[in-house]
Amino acid sequence: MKKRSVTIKDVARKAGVGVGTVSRVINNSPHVNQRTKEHVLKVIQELGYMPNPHARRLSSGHTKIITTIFPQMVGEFHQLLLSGIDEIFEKEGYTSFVYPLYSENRYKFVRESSDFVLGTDGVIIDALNVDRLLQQYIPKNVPVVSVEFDSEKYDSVIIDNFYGGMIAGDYLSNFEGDIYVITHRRKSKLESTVFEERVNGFIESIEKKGRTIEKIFEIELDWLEAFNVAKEIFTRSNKVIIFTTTDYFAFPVIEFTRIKGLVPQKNFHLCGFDNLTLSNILNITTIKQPIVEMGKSAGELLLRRIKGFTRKKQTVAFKPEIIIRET
Amino acid sequence: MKKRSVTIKDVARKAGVGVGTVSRVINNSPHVNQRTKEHVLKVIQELGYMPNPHARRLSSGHTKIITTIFPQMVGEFHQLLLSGIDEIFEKEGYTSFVYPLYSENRYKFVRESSDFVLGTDGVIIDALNVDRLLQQYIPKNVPVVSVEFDSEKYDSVIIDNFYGGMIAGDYLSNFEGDIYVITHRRKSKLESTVFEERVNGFIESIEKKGRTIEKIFEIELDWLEAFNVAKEIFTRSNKVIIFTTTDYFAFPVIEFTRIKGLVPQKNFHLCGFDNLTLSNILNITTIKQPIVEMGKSAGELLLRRIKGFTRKKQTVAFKPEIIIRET
DNA sequence: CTGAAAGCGCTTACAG
DNA sequence: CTGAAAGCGCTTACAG
Repeated sequence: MKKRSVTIKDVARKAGVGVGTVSRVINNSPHVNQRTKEHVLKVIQELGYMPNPHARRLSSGHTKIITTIFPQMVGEFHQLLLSGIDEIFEKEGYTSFVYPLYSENRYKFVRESSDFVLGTDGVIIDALNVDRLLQQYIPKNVPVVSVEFDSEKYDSVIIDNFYGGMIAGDYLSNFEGDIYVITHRRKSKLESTVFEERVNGFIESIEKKGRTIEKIFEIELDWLEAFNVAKEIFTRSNKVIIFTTTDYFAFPVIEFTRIKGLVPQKNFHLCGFDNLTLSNILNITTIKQPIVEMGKSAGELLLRRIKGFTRKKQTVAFKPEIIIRET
Repeated sequence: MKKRSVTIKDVARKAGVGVGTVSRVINNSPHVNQRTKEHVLKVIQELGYMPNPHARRLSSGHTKIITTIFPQMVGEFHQLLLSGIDEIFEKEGYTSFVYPLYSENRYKFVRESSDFVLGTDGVIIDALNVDRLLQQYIPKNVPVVSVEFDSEKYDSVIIDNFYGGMIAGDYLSNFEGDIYVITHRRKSKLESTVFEERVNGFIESIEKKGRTIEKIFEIELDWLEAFNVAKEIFTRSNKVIIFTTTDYFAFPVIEFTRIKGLVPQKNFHLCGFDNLTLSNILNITTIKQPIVEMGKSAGELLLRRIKGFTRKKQTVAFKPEIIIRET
């Protein structure tokens, strides 16, 4: 049905050369006479020739594209991670697509369609239980790297979330007040366990200091719910210490305190996690992860696999640090 | 270098059938004997066979994948738009990749690499001057649909931003005070002109009412900058009316008023644009766009093109509406 | 229902 | 530097 598009053969014929030569020209091979090159290029222009990427990929064996799989597409974390990945891959002539898993159908697609993973040179998967996600079939020739989850099979780049929780605990236990935690409970076994690890590190630190936690709130990744939890917390205690396992939960807390005229250091202490831009603006103490660095590291691991270096599974771990600000 | 993976031939040989039969099995053709089908499936299992997507695409001519190009990957707008698109395409067995253009390099890649656009069955491009973006080469067999920009060449789905600005003006001109606008100035000709249209509609309405605009601030998409503008505005006037061409700018304004104890309706009036979740939570009056509907509409247009219905360029326009809340 | 074969449009040794 | 040809791994009429 599609109207036949112009192929390498058409170009070769019109230019009076072999298809091999045309191929060398479009691939920028150095072994082509400058004159013939220019001539071929002109014919390509005239004909409006564009190489068929599928044919190209079938015979060359690569796509020069990688795919990154994220659980969501909201927030700046992913863009930062991606720019780290870009930094490594762009100089190799690669670029990357993103495939966000915000719906059931998208999960299903990844799990069931082998084309998906195989249609690209490599995959970076963020914050998901990769081993479970890909257990159905094992992509053989397509390398994958896991970020924010320590895979059993694949190279992984992780952040020490337990440690992050600990340093949050070390900081907050300096102060007096009732200690609360606001965190997210994962809904599926496919989600990674970062939030749990952060909470566990926090608990460990708090217990070491001989303090106790008043209550742990487990909620959805939802602003309003966090806001309501803040309301409840400040009703229960008037000297409050809060650890939120992500800055997203810290924002509504701050929002609530401002509405009520509560002041940091005096009425409450707060430590978030992620160091998002907004945390900086709102002056919230938080735990910072080197996101771009993590992206670069993931990119390097994947690139090495793509280039065929085989060695055993490797995991790179980063340490978070605390950024102490107004709260 | 890559270790040879198992192909359709290996399966055919081991199963004692022709490759055609294997092909029919993996493509779920109804014209296969149930018994042979099961047998082939078993062999596929044993061998761990996975069809090569490139070969498949080369001979079938389609990928069952579309790509969506967004200027950024931050915020909820894109995820909503995408879920509208998904709704149309998923029932046809398609899924979509996203390619965010947050960096110079990514712009370059789209403009220069034909593989990119051709490697997929269709393209939806959001909030970009498509005609300029793709002027270098015209994708012949790959349909494209433009969203939030009325293309001269391609099917487009747009929102009437001028009208949106007008109804914001109609609303805000009910009140007394000095009128200010906070908007974004596009940096490149590739960006779409939505913000300008919103401002123009607003101006038209305001002038019709015989009012004047005190000042129009053109800033980056930056929270802090908007915050500082808010500070300046409230220094200049004590009865303030603000139209922000996106809710992102409304948030810091609200933040500022809360810090200063300024109250809506009394000290100021504010109307944003986009109706993001946060606007709902912060109770901000804003202009709402039917984002999911727009995504569905874009999906339908693209699907028709992919299926080969040819007709002349079509543009679907949606009307925004005002959501009046506390401000 | 099924097999043999042509064809999809490239890349890449190979021989010159 | 360049052309002819094999090969990449599928799909799809075609003939049975």
